[in-house]
Amino acid sequence: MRMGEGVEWALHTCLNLTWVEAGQAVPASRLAAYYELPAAYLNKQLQALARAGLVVSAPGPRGGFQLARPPERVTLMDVVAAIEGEEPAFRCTEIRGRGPAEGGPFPTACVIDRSMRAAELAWRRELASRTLADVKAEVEREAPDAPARFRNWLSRKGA
Amino acid sequence: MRMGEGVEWALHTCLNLTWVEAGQAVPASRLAAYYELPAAYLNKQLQALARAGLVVSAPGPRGGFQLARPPERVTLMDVVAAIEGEEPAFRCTEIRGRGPAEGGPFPTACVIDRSMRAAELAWRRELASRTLADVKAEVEREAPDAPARFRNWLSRKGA
DNA sequence: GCAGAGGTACTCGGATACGCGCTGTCCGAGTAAATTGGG
DNA sequence: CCCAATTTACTCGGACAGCGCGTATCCGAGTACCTCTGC
Repeated sequence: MRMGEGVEWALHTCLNLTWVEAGQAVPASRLAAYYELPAAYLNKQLQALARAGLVVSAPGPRGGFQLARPPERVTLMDVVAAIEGEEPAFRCTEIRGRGPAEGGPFPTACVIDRSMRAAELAWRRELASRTLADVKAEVEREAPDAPARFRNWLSRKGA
Repeated sequence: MRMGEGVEWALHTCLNLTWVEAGQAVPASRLAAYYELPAAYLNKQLQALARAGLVVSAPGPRGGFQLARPPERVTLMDVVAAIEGEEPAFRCTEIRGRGPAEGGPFPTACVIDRSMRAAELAWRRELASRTLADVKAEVEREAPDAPARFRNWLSRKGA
């Protein structure tokens, strides 16, 4: 079970977006350059975030992306779901009904499917309980100069 | 994020293996026929379970697979890990250190990585808390004839 | 000096190739059972 | 009738193709800004 690499990019990029002043948009190319990532591919991920309503995009000069909601209202689950999709990792194909021994429909849902869904629900709850604001606060506590470093790099490159 | 289809096969197959009498081995071809699965591919998954020490294999006539431990000692996490691998779904590539702005090593681990690992740990704990015996008991409570149906089909085919 | 039309440069957005891993299949090594021949 | 060597058939185990999704890239549509011209 492998999670797409774009998730890591999206999470770090969203974190960086929490540090730009409100109302200012940052182009995908600038966001990608900060981590030396392929700009076009990061743009693709940002499009997914835009479709999910997590960021808003603006075309043209001075355009780019910015968070659509305050960081307190964006959970890690939102970001992961936007990139990886909403469908669960484990997909029950009902093989129990495929054999020669089994006949009609079943009274209850597949027990294995229920167990796997329960585990995945725990994972989702954990991710949903953590917002971008939480991560932002923790990073600022461990590396207080991180926001200024990003903002300075942003304006330096833009000058 | 997609989980391999072999996980579902392995889980159902392990459940079926809890219903065969102790000491008896069942060939992969027989186990596959019960769900109309590709025999050779299920064999591949069973090999992974054997490498993980969950099942023991015996070659030759009257050979096959059987559980290596009592169902109480086999968790769903064991099966999933045997098929999908031990490495976590989210892999931190430390992109924070790749940019032009960041320089030396970091005092603490990546906050995003920690959050993702915490969520994945919750998922693992949930899966580890559920044993094959639990699933077996629940299935037998909801469909009491399931064990006999499998055992009968097994002996009928073998007759 | 000011307003407006035109040009320009920059952005997102979707359509298009490439590569790796999961899916699926095959054949060979090894073993236990069945068979056959002899004592 | 009993035993042992041989043959046989069946199993796992790893090596070999096919396909789909994630990865990576490019080019076009659209827009805001800047410039130039006329008033």
